This record gives sequence, structure tokens and C-alpha cells, in this order.
Amino acid sequence: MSDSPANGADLDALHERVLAWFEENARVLPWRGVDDPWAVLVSELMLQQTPVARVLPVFEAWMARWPTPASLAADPAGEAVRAWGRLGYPRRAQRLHAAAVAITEHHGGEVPSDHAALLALPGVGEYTAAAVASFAFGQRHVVLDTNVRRVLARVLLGQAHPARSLTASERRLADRALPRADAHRWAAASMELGALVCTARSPRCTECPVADLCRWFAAGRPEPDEPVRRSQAWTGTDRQCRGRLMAVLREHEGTVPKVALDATWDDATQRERCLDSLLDDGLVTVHPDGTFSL
DNA sequence: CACCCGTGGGA
DNA sequence: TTCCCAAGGGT
Repeated sequence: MSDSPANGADLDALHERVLAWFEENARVLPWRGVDDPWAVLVSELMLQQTPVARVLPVFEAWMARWPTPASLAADPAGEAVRAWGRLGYPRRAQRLHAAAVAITEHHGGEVPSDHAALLALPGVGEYTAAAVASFAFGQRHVVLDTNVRRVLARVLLGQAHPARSLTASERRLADRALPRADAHRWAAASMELGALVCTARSPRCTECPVADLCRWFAAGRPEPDEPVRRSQAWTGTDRQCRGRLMAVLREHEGTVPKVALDATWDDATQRERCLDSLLDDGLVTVHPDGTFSL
């Protein structure tokens, strides 16, 4: 063992084991192995903060209806928000629609392969740009999501959880852990390991292919002294209120009278504030007759 | 950088 | 039942 978090031999073994494990244990997912960058982009937006199981049915319906960026761009953004259903964070649907418009207008209808071009798309941040470039185009990028961060924190740093915010030091570590060859497979494999084995709660270390290389496991899986996060209040928040309003608007194909929205939330002041914010966000439209729609 | 932005299922 | 948290992004 060297002073650094992992020496070259450790990393070689880590790569080899995780890739071999991935070969045998990778889930079959509809956005994998399809040679369709649009499908990859759609899946990545849907998977932002939303579990795979809930994304699956929405993804299938979405791709059947909008098989290309141009097909989505040709429909109103409100239809995208409606089709998003209850995946949560409906602005992601709005941004995916905006991305489809940008791809249609500026990239000839083809999802760009360039990382910088991807990053410029609405709803695409550092993680998603790297993920699409990696998974859809086989490029070499550090794909640093919550799963990979947790795997690296445990295996290389011996920490139960990654830090609250992503530091430059952590990014350097991930860059150092990225293999020269098969980087895109490492990205997918390390993410999958974090999702299926090296989970946030109740990690399955007995099934882990790299338990004997893991600093956290070697240290006896120590838990941090203080909880890494403070639980956030939910009941009564603007987010809950906005969610109620959006749910009503999704259910109705046409427009919704104000009284239908008023029935969703008792506190009129908060309700009006939230409705205003939804209008500001462009998620809701108000019509001349005073009715509302997506 | 801290905070805001939905939703529902599992422990 | 309460609480955690899931392939983040934008401001």
C-alpha cells in the first residue's frame, strides 16, 4: 500500500475486476446498446434524480412518440411536460424539449457528440455531457455521478460517503482512476456497481468484486460521526404546492379554470406565489379567458 | 457555494 | 411511520 489513495497496480486490478463484473451483471436497459444518441440523452435527463424503475415506462412511451429530436421539437413544450408524468422536476421535461429544439435548429437534428456542444444544451450539465459523450459515442470522459462518487469514496478514500459538494481534489481523483483504454466501459461499469452493489444504504459487500481492494471495507465500514445530510422538510413547501398545481394541470387535456387550482392548496398567498412562479418558469400558461394549461 | 427545483418506494 | 435518497442542473 502506498501513500496515495491507490497505486497503479491497485487501479489495474480495480478496472479489471469491475469490468469483468459488469460483463456478467449489467442490467439490460432500453437505452443501452441501441446506438441511438437521442435515446441516451432522453434517458439521462429522465434519470437525473429519478430511479431507473420509475423512468422505464415513461422512457418507452416517450421514445415511441418522439423517436427523434425533430419530432419532439415539432410538438409544444407543454406536451412534453404532460408526457413527463410524475417523474418529478417537470422543468427537466421543458429543458429536454428545449434541447430538442436546439439540436434541430443548430445540429441538423443529430445529437452532437462534442462535449462542449452537449454542455451547451438546456438541461445538460457536466455529468450529462460526459455521460452522453461516453455512452452514446464511446469517448473518454470522467463520468462523475452520485454512484461513481460513492464507489471512489469508499474504495480509494475509505469514506462511507462522498463529500457534500464535488471538490477539485475529488475530480482529480476520478481523473486519475479513469483507465486509458475502455474509459466509457469503466464509466458504465463503475456506475452500475454503485447502483447495484455499492449502494448508499445496505451495501452488498459480500457480492462486491473489489471488496478486498476497498479501503472502507478494510477499515470495517466505518460510518461518519454525523449524518452527512440534514433531512429537508417537505410538507408545506413551495415544491409540494407547485407539485399539486402541476398534477391538476397534467390530468386535464384542455384548460383548467382557476377554481380547480384553488382547490389544491389552502394557503392562498402561497398558492398564488407558486402559480406565479410556474408562470414565470413557463411551465404553466394563462389564457385570455383566465383559464390555465400546461 | 447554497439553495431551489418533484416524486414515490424501500428500509 | 418517518426518513432517506435516486444516472443533477441552474442560479
